[in-house]
Amino acid sequence: MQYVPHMSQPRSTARTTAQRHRVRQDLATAAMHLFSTKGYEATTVDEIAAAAGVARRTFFRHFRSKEEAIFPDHDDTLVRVQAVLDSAEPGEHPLDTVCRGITEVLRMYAESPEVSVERYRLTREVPALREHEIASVARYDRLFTRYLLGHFDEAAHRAGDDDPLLAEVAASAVVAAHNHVLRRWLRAGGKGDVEAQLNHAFDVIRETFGTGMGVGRATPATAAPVPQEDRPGAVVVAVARTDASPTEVLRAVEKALESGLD
Amino acid sequence: MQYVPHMSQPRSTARTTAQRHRVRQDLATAAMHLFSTKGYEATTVDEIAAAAGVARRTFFRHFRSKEEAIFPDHDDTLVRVQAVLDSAEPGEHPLDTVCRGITEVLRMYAESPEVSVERYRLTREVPALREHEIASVARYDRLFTRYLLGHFDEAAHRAGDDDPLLAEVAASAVVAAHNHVLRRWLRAGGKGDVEAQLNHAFDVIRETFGTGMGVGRATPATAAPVPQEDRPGAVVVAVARTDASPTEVLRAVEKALESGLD
DNA sequence: TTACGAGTGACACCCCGTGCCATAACCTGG
DNA sequence: CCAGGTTATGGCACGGGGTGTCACTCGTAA
Repeated sequence: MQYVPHMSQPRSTARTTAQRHRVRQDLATAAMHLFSTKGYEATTVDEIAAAAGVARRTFFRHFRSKEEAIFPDHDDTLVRVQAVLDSAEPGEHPLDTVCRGITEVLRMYAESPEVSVERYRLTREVPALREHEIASVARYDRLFTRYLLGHFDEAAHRAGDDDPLLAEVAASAVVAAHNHVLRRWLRAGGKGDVEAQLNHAFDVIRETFGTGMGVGRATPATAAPVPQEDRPGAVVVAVARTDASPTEVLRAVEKALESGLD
Repeated sequence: MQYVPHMSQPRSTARTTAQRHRVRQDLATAAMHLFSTKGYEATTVDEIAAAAGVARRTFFRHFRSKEEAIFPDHDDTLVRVQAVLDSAEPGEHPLDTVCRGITEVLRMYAESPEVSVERYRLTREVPALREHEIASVARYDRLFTRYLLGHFDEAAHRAGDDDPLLAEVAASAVVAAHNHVLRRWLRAGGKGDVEAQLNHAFDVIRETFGTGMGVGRATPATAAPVPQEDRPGAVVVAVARTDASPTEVLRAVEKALESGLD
C-alpha cells in the first residue's frame, strides 16, 4: 500500500454537496481497510486520504479525529436516538422509551455485521479505539440519564428522593444490557438475530428492576401495580423486607394485584 | 509563566528511587496548577516540566499522556480495587464485595476534596479530560464485571443462562451509583460525608435488584427465597406475570417467605 | 576502585490536528 | 450572459503531543 503521488488527480477538485457523502464514505472504507491490513497506529492519515483520492486536509473536514473514521455513524445515531426520545408518546413507560433508543444503536451495528465484527477486533487490541468507543457509548448513556431524570418523576413520584439515582442506574443498566448483547453477538461473528436477543435482555432488565421502579424503597412491605398498557405478560414486582410479617407481605401483594388487574 | 531556560538547574540531574515519587508529585501539582490558571489546552507539557524543574522528556517517563497528569491516582487505585476483590472472604455476597471495591475509588476522590472539585470543573469543560475520566471508570467497570462473572454462578446458579448479563448490569449499576453520588458531592463543593451517601445508594441498589438476583425469570408466577446471611432487613423480591392468577402469585410468594424466613 | 543499573537531560523525529488562503465548481439574481 | 456569493477542496505552514535514542550522573554492590 504505497503512497500515491497524486499528480493529475482523476477526481475533480471541487464537489457538490451530494458528492460529499461519497467522499466521506470513501474515506471511511479506506480507513477501515488500511486499519485492518496494516494496523491502526501504523496507518497515517496521509495514507487514508491518498487511498481515498483526496488531500490530507480534506480528511479532517469529514472526521474530527483519526479514530472517528472507524466509527462514522455514531453522530448520526446519536441524533436519531434523541429523536426517538423526543417523539415518544406520553403513555409509554420511560424505561421502554430508552430501550427503543438503545435499539437504534444496536441496529447501526447490525446493519453491516462484517464491518462491525472487524471493527470489534480492532477496538479490542487498540487502546485508542477502545477508549473512543467507550466515550461514544457514554454519550448515549448521558442522553438516557437526562431523559429518565425528566420522566421518572411523573411515573414514580412517590418513590422519594432517590429518583435521580435510579434514573442514572436504570440508564446505565440499559446501556450495559446493550453492550452485553452486542459484544456476545460480535464475538459470535455477527450471526443470529441480535435485536431479538436485546429484547430478551430487556425483559430481564424490566423483570429485575424496571417496572419495580414504582415500588421504591419498601418498608416494611409494599407492592405496586403496574400500568398495563394493553401489553399482556407484564410483570408485577413486589418488594418486601424480610422483617415484615408474611401476612403483611401477602396483603400488600394482594392489594397490588387487585388494583392492577381489573 | 515564562519558559525557564533551565541553565544551572538547582536540582541534581540524577535522583534516587525514593525521590522519584517526589518528582511525580511535583509534576502533578504543577500540571494541576497550570491547568486551573491558564486552561488545559493552553498549557503545554514543556511548561509543566519547567514548572516542576525537570525536562520535558521526564514528564512522559512519569505519565503516559498529558491527561494522565490530572488523574495521577487511577492506576494505583485500580490495583487496590483489584486487591479488595482478591482478598474478599468467600462468605461475602459478590455484590457487596464490588461495593467495597468502588468505595476504594470514592475514597481516592474524597481524600483531597479541593483538588477533586477543581478537577471536576476542568473535566466538565475539557472534552479530552472528560473522555479520559470516562475511560478510567470504565476500567473499574471491567474489573467488577469480570469479578461478578466468576462469582455469580455460585450464589445464583439456578437463575438460568442470564448470569453474564446480570453480572454486567450489576457492575454497571454499582459504578453508576458511585458516579451519581460522587458528582452530586462534587457539585456541592466537596462538603459532607460522601461515603455515607454512597452506602445509602448501595442500599437502594441492593433493594432494587441486588439480592433479588436469585429470582431469575419468573413465568408465570415464582418467588425465590433470599439468602439471609445474618443481615437483617434483606428484601424478598417476587416477580410474577400479570397473566398469572392472583392466587397463583400469592401461593408462590407465600412459599418463598416460608423457605426464606425460617 | 570499578562495574552496573536507575533516573535523567538533550536532541531528533513522526504525525495528529488546525488556521489560513487560493482555487474551482455550483447555484443565485440581474 | 455575467457578477456575486457559497461550498468543498488542495496546499502550506505551524504548534504540540508522544517516542526513540544516546550520553551523563548519580547511587550501590562487588
